Amino acid sequence: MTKPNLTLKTVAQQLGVSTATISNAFSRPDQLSAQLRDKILRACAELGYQGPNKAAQSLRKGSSGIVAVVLSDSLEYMVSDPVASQFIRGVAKGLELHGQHMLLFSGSAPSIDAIVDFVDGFILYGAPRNPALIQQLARTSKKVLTVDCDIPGRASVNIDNEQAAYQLASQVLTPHSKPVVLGLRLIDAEQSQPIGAQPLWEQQSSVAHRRLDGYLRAARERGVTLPNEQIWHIPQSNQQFAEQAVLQALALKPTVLLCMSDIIALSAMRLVLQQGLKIPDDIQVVGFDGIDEGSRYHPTLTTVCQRSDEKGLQAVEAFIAGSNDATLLPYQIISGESSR
Amino acid sequence: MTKPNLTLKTVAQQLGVSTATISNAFSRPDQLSAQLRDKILRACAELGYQGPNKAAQSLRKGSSGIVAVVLSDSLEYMVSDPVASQFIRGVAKGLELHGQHMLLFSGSAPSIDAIVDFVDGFILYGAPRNPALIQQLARTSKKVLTVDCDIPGRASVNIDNEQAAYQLASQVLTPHSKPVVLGLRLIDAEQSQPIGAQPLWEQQSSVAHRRLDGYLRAARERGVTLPNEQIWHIPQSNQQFAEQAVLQALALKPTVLLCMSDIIALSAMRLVLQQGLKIPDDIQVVGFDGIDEGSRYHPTLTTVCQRSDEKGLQAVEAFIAGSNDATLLPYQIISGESSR
DNA sequence: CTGTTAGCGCTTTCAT
DNA sequence: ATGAAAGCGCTAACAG
Repeated sequence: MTKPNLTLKTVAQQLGVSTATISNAFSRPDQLSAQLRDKILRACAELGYQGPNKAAQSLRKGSSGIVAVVLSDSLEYMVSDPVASQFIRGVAKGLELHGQHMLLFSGSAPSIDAIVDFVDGFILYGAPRNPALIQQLARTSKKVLTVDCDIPGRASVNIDNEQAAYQLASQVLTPHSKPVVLGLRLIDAEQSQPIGAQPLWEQQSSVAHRRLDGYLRAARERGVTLPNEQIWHIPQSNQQFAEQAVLQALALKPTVLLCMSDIIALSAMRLVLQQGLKIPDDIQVVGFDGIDEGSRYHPTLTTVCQRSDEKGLQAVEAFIAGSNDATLLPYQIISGESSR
Repeated sequence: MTKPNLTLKTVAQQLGVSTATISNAFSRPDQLSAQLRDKILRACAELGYQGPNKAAQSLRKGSSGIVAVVLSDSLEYMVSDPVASQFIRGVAKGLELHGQHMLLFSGSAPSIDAIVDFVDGFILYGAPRNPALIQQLARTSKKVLTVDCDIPGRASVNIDNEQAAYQLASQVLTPHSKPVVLGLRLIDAEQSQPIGAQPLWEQQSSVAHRRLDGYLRAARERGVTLPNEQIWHIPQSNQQFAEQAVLQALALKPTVLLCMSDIIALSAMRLVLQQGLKIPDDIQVVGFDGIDEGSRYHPTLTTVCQRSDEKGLQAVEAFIAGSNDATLLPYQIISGESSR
């Protein structure tokens, strides 16, 4: 059914022109008359020739027009987070604008070797589950840009997570506060739990640790202690794991919940209200990300708002431009009813 | 910093052997002595040569060892669904077993052209958001296998969705039932709403339509009417959209909720109980998928259980084997407390 | 505007 | 066990 071996060469023979002409018809319209081009394209469509083989093209040109987006995990850690899919949409849109294509790559894959020769570069979104990928991305000769994650010497697009977290925490902490941090992927554990004495996971690269730094700085400044027993690790930003953590944390009778995502914050608020506690009088809750649902909830959520789609777009621009520096994006503190 | 132009040829020159020997050292260990191979590999590592360029390798061999998994959408429709990420994990595991690599591709991409020449084939998971991809996959000469979706003439791995839905519905419907279907992506709309007179979206390929067929057959057999006004479209399997639909649907005072995913069913149960209604006495609820949370909820959820990771594994096996037929996987009806 | 030709980096006979 | 050479399908000089 499918015609075998349809190549530039065979097609050129069948049409009685040279291979260069066919190639030009597809890739360099200005090199031949519009009518000839039209004729050739039409003939190719009829023959079932879909255009130059991309692998050969890439080998010859040294670039493929494909950019890999490396996800934290295949999908797992994105679950329930509108933030990730918005970011991806921003990236897709940006790449389309530049005639480039997107390829999703799992952060739990064993190595980038399988695809590195097929892509023009990588956009790393969040700390990949397999830390070895960070090493590989650090030393590849391809372009690399990181978002919500850091690789020394590589370009990045980020908000100032430490500063944003610091500001937010400063706003809600007083010397008499008893804060609890509901953090995202702080240690290597499958269940929600206080980080206790466990070593922080991938301290270098994760955005979660920058946020934690911010909380801690604010706490210090306000004269509030924030020991590891009051810092929870939540493996995924979803309701189930969030509720697990909140339930445990409430036993400590905290007065402030510093949540590293809005999803976590909303789950927390639901549970807190259900327990008959008042927000913000008994407990203040702040989130991170600025998803729509937060502004619709009652009480409205105090949070850091960052435009994820915009971030995706900016990431692409910086990537295409071959930028090598750290782009800092603006963010906005949204003061809602969930804090005083 | 990165050594320029490190190719098989240059490396061969530096080591004073022929290109074939280097190639063999990497790809055909049996063609040379273990010690020479070791020496070469070590030398390459030192030079920083990472192995044969995959694009050139692929061009020459005609296969790349990469299999594309086409997702419904980048991530959006997977949000909040443990089912998808389990499936992907199954696929990743299966491919790893066969020394193959996985590439995620967005179902909302404009075309498969960008990657078709780089991969050995496609595993389509669910109806892609861009229906044009189905046409393209139908006529590509590469291997294609579909899961939870159908392309005539292509291999597939599925459970019998129609039959499963039929059995489940038969179990809960009586002549006096007033059922409501909470369906997934039945029409082309961004909000949860009854499908009314709107044309069904991509009727051919979607697994949601097979399930609907099953519900309808059961209804007919039980002498129950199930008009379009009682059939809801939910754009994504997440809590927010599910609650939207449930809230609207409850106005109809249904006695049975036929939910096309467990996520939807659990959201429905939460809301129903919150309204003071009794499950299953006032309303019976059934789901689809068999996620763990359903069996932990109170009341436990009646649903169709399918092993998504197993499905991923089977999909890979069928794909690798080059199967051309429809593999039907077993499923299990789980009778929980949410139905009588 | 069109044709010829030399590779892009690699694998694979076929000799040696 | 190793080397020489012919392409895989394509693009970019360059010549016409």
